[in-house]
Amino acid sequence: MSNQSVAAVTPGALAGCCPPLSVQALTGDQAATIAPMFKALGDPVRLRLMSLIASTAEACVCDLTGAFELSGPTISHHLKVLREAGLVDSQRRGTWVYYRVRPEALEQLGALLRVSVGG
Amino acid sequence: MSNQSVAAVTPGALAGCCPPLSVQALTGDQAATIAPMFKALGDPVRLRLMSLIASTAEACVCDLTGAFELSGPTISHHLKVLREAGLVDSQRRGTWVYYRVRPEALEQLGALLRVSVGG
DNA sequence: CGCTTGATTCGATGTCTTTCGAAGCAGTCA
DNA sequence: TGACTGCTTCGAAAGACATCGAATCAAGCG
Repeated sequence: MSNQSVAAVTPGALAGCCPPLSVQALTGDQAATIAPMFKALGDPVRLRLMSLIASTAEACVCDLTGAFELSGPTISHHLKVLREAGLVDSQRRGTWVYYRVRPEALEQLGALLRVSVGG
Repeated sequence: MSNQSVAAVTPGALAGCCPPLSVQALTGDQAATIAPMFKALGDPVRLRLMSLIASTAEACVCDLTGAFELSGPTISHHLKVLREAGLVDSQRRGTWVYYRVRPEALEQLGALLRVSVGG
């Protein structure tokens, strides 16, 4: 429940990691680091969770669970995947746990997909 | 081997699909349409394949296979996943098959991840 | 302290994925 | 035509994943 758990991607690990795919190919290590982030977004439930969190400043798990016809444990599992991929942070405040996106992670992935002007 | 196989995402299916995640949450249908594209990028081998294809105008399967310590069938499988996700196109010319990225697909995903200026 | 509510972890189950070798298809060339 | 090369498809095996109910942890409240 800490801001980043042991297995999580550390905040600075990807800072300015890679130029866009269209500019330079990734090394095996870079691909191995980044792929889990895309993988985390590669499930419809998680992608929608991500969009729900991103479109509000902050989202309570109780609200997120209500948006799906899935059990609490399943939602919790998906949130854990997003957390360990470094895409979101969680914070407990009293009874509830709130999730918010890590904009730098999103930006990182977005930059990677940017198509260079030169083609 | 056609430009887009039967199961592939059609070119226009995502055109101007969705505002950035930070602006508006996805519907279940939208998430179900887009998630497979992220999923395709969520494997280290495929992400690296994608970067190899994207960083050159066009890549021959023979070159791609040589860049990994994996069997031909395995590379072919991963390329098929990328193709059916709508991320690349393939074209046979004589003996060889060439792959190239579909920039509009990359742009689509990149736009989705763009963080809005307002936060 | 015991009870209640919110959230995570645990353990099990069925399904999907990754990977390979073998086989098949598509061209080229003699 | 037949042989060769490049690539894909097929079928199988091992591993990973999504999902659930039950159990557990965390915080508030009587």
